[in-house]
Amino acid sequence: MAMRIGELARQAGTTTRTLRHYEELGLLPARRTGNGYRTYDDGDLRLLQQIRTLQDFGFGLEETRPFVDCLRAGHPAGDSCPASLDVYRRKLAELDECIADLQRIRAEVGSQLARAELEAAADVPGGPPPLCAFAPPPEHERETGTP
Amino acid sequence: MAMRIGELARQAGTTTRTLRHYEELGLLPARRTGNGYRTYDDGDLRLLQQIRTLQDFGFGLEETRPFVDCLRAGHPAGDSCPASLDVYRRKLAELDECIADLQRIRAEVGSQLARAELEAAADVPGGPPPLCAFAPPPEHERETGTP
DNA sequence: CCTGGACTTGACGTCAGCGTGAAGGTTTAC
DNA sequence: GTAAACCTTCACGCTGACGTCAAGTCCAGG
Repeated sequence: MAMRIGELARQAGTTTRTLRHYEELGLLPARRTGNGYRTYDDGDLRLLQQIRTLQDFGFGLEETRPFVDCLRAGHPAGDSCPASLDVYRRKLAELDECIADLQRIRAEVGSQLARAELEAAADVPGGPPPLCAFAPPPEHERETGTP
Repeated sequence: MAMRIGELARQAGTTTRTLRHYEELGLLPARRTGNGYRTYDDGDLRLLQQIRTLQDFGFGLEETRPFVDCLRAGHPAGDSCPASLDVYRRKLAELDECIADLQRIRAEVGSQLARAELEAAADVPGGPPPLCAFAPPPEHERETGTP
């Protein structure tokens, strides 16, 4: 099923600009017709779907290359090759690290917010009434031990 | 304790370029001496430390502005103002969303890897017909992993 | 006086993944 | 026959937070 760039873009839910960009990177080269138009087939559509799927997982374009090469080499799936599996594994490690970082940060920001809200409640008596029965009075510094 | 840009950069563990950048943004304006040199004091160091701390948490520079303004307004801490608390809360929501996304992606990539490893193990000994390896998700919505 | 280090402004480069136009050629539909 | 719709190649723009020159200024030590 030969098609031109616009048709492939539609079928893959992307844009012609994106396809030209992939070609610039050598990721998805196109054959040309006599008039210079790019022409693609169903195989290219599969390659492109592979790329887009991986991108949705947050893979960079360079990281999709082993999968694309694997498919082009005739393998049944983009992840049928060891190089692709390595990318999966590296990405998993990266994701785990990233998630751990974000969770640590979330905890820190959360505690900063909690502290700052407490201090605001303590410093501004006119606003929300103290939740704690022994909340500090506004003008005198008084330490209230948590009961 | 008046100091010039190099000294402030050293004390904050950053670079002069960064400080000039902050000034361009109006985030950390500097006084000038007669010869045109930037001059800073300990208050500026505190502002800068506030910025760097928030940056370590993944806040964008614009998001640090309320904190800096708050400190400059004379408040005891950068997060003593409602605007800063709002930034905290928005960032928490953003972090939660991002963490959830990454966890979902981690699970998907993990299962893809497991499946691909199984298929590789199955394909080497014998030759059972491969399933359709990739069922691309219907929507193409993308976002960056870490801020 | 001269050298070297710290300082100044200005402006372009980096990374990723395209978006957005300009200026023009080709094909298709009516 | 002509206008719409498609295609082509440049080539700059965008986001963020700076890095990296380049060319010139200022000041202290020897």
